[in-house]
Amino acid sequence: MSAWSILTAIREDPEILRVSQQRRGLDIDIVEEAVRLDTEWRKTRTDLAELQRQRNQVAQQIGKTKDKEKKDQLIQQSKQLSEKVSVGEQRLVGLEKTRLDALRTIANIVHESVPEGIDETEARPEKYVGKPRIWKDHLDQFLESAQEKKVDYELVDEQPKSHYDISEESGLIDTARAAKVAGSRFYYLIDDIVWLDLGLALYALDNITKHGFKPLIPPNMLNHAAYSGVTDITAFEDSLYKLENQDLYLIATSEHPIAAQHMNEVLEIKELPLRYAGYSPCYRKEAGAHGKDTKGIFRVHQFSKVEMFVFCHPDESWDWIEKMIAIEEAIWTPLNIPFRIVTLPSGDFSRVASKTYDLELWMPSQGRYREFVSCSNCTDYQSYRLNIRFAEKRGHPTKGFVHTLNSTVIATTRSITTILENNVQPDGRILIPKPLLPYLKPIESAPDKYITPMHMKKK
RNA sequence: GCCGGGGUAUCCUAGCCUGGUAGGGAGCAGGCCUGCUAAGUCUGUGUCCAUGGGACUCACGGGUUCGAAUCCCGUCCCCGGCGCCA
Repeated sequence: MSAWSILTAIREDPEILRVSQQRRGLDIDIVEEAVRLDTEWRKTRTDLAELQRQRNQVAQQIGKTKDKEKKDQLIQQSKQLSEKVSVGEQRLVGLEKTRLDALRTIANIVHESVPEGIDETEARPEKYVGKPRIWKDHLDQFLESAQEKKVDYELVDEQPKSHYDISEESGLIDTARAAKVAGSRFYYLIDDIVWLDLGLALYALDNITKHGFKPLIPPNMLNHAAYSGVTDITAFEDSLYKLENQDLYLIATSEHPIAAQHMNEVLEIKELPLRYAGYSPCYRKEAGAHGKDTKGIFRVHQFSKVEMFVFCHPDESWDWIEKMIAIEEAIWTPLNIPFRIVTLPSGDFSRVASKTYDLELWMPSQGRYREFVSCSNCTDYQSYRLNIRFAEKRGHPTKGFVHTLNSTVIATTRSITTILENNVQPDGRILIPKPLLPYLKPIESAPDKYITPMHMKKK
């Protein structure tokens, strides 16, 4: 009996998978294919075992037989059986691969609480926090996106500046020179912004470790075997940087090395849940995002991020996703930037996840909330692929696959964009969110209350 | 990068030269024994397919062979030494 939910569904109730695939807008026929391949694989497996049994029996007799003639006869028999076995083995290997490919093509089962829909406009708003400043020309689109929810807001007449304009004018972020030496979507962070970047990371790490998450700086590269366990193969071409002539990929998020660290391990029930707070650079090609968020540092090839990750007992993952989004709320609310929490619709989140909440922060210049945090329950999807199981004790029969969850805490550069836009003062200085100040205080050259544009600084 | 040593089940370890059911110990679980505990003793202890059982598993992948933990080739990882290095 397999405890992997997708295999269980294949054998007991494939309809679950058809519905789930349909809700995501993915291929449904693959389910039929997987059922067929699984049945055929099991039959082949059983037939082969019988042949192997016969061969082993004969091979053992050969060892015991002294009589020359009798022995030769047995060897002949064994030869024939061996040939049959090897044919069967080849067939099984082929079948095993196609079966597994089919199974792994099926996306994680969409949770029942996930709303229907294929794009981000169909995300279900769950909660609004803070009072966004809305430019009068953005009001209509804002009210539409709020979907009936009553949200407190402040109407402004003047068009808000984009983070790009603010960073250009302040001289604290240089994307032009970065483009010269590396290309678009790179940046130099300068002076006060460097401290803000580090302050954000420290604030995130400090708070998250208070919730029992163990801080972790992971490898920034993973090999193919580990990477194909944590995510979908198709993500490779689109988003990952690969090192030349080496079996190594730059990580797109610390979620990946954190998840992969327990690959092929059996965890003991008493050590669950395992909670990690990862801090790492993230590298993303952003292929397919041409034309989107091209200016500034909202969408870049490289950024730092603090991430939380949980390995837990399967019975507890649905509690954990609620706890994690609550932690997000507790971390973001004090930063005093308006945000909302949404549940992503069935067709608009990663196939690895069963359900995803996004925390979206207000971007005054765009007149809408944008994704800053993604919080997912991946149930047993990653743990099956990475073979991470749990047992009463190590070495005892396993009871199934653990569940994994992950959530952004703070992605630093993107977070800087919303701080710039929401906190810029009439004189051009940027108010630093209060909770970050203690982390900057010990540093002599760090700003103490406002981030100051270069031209306003005393030399 | 070079030389040497290694990778056996939850852990430790034997077996490898000389191919023929992977042995022992520890831990853990259960049974027996015991007034109780300890000791003793027996059984179990990974994965998969089936429910009479069977197959697979000695880092990974090939090869030789009727038969490979064992012999041959390749790869990865770990340890020690040398070299290089922030």
